[in-house]
Amino acid sequence: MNLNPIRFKKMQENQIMKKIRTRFAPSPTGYLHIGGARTALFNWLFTRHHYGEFVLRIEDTDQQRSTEESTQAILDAMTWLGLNWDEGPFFQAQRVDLHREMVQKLIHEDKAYFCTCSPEELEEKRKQALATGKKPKYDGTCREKRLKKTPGSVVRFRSEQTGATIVDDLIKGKIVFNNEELDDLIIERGDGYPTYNFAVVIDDALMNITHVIRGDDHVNNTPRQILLYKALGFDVPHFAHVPMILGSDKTRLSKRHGATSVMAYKDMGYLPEALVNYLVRLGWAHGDQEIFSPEELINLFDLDAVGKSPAVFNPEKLLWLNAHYIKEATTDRLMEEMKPIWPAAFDTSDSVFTQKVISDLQPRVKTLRELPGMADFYFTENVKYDEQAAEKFLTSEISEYLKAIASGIASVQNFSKENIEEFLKNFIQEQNIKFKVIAQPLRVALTGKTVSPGIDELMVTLGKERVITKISDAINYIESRQ
RNA sequence: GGUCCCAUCGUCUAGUGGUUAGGACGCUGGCCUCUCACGCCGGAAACCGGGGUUCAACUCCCCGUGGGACUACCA
Repeated sequence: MNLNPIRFKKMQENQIMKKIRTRFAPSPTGYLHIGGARTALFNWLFTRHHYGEFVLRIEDTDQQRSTEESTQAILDAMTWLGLNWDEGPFFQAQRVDLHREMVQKLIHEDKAYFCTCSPEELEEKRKQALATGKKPKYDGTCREKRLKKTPGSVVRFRSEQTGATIVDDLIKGKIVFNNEELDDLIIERGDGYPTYNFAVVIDDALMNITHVIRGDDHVNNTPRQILLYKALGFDVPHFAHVPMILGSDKTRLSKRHGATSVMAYKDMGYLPEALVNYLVRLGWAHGDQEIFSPEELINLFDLDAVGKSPAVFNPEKLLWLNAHYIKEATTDRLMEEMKPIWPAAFDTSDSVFTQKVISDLQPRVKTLRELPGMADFYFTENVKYDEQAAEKFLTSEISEYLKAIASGIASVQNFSKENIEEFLKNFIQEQNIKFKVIAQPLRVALTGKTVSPGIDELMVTLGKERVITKISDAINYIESRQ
């Protein structure tokens, strides 16, 4: 990769100053979705751009909802997208001793306390507060009770109630929160597990994360987290909150807007570079440029160019990008990608032939999944004619031409595009007809359809034997219909 | 309800205190042509509203309006 001067400077800076460290911290409660993928991508690009270190941490403290399958699915999706990590995956659940230690520290310093309010009570109070138009925040019932630990009791953080906490966000700018808005959040649950807001702080601090890049939905958590950093005596990292990705109805992207799983796009025949390119342009731009290679992205990406407003997910543009990358891809690459997609009925063992099929169809498909449907005639002995197409083009008048072509083409030496063109040119001259007269009939004879790659391309790919057989089949078909 | 965030074509976005407000997807007219796709050329399409500040605001400020997020012993 060639280094531009700006990046060289950044590399030097990073060696002198504190090394940039970022993390992606998904919770394994499902597949990796589009929004998470973009967050991961931004983290990854930022880190690579700055020669930092990218940590993967699985936030599995919710024992009820976390699964190993989800963890694996997330890892697979990251790998598919090419987002490699330098450390991890770490599992938050395996670090609870650390978290509990920190809880003890806070209790010991009287910065946290035990609370015995039941979830039901709290829920009731919340409802009432909401009904009377008040803030539904914890009312501090147990704050000054100096309770001892009892079964099922939780630990709450004694949050600052005066003053303000400022989040100096790298994307959104300064955000001021009055501390009176914040309540005493639970840091350790009744089951002894830390809550998210506590565990992230501990882990990010202990893992020396310098830049927390995450979804917009966390901005309101940030002031409480900053207070926790301070209470624990940790350095507060930089925060960057990337705007949400919305569905077409401008609400948070979810299943009802269509596929949201990264791997679902793989299954639908998308190339990872298309998804990456699409995702990076949601909230980030570099002038008018639309197409970026990963190397370019690493060179160009930085947080200061990330926009503040949420973006609507547009499947059409993703599809366009996918078509672009399919067109650009080498046939070797596509051969690999197509392996799990080809129907069993297609004999794709002749790789030279299959490769030609792919290159014929490459500019005509938007997803890999569309390919088999367009390729059936290449792999099928007996062409199945589209009824209307046959009706219109496989007529008895055309039959004589087809016969002449079949016999004439047999003598074409070196069945190349040029020679086929030459033959067809001579043929229409001899017959004194326009190419149009025989083009569609030939196409239907060879493919069964009215839409296909060019006649010459088709013939080259199919090879002389198949071409003659298919034309003969068409002649027989015409005669059998009379 | 409260807190916080956001606001340029339908969508993703570029952009500057003075521009014919640019590009891309999609839509659309045409060219190419054996069909389709690709490609190429063209078109329609936007600065949320109201106040300021200023010689001048789409751009800066305020207020509305609209949208979104959060408001859990989820993350």
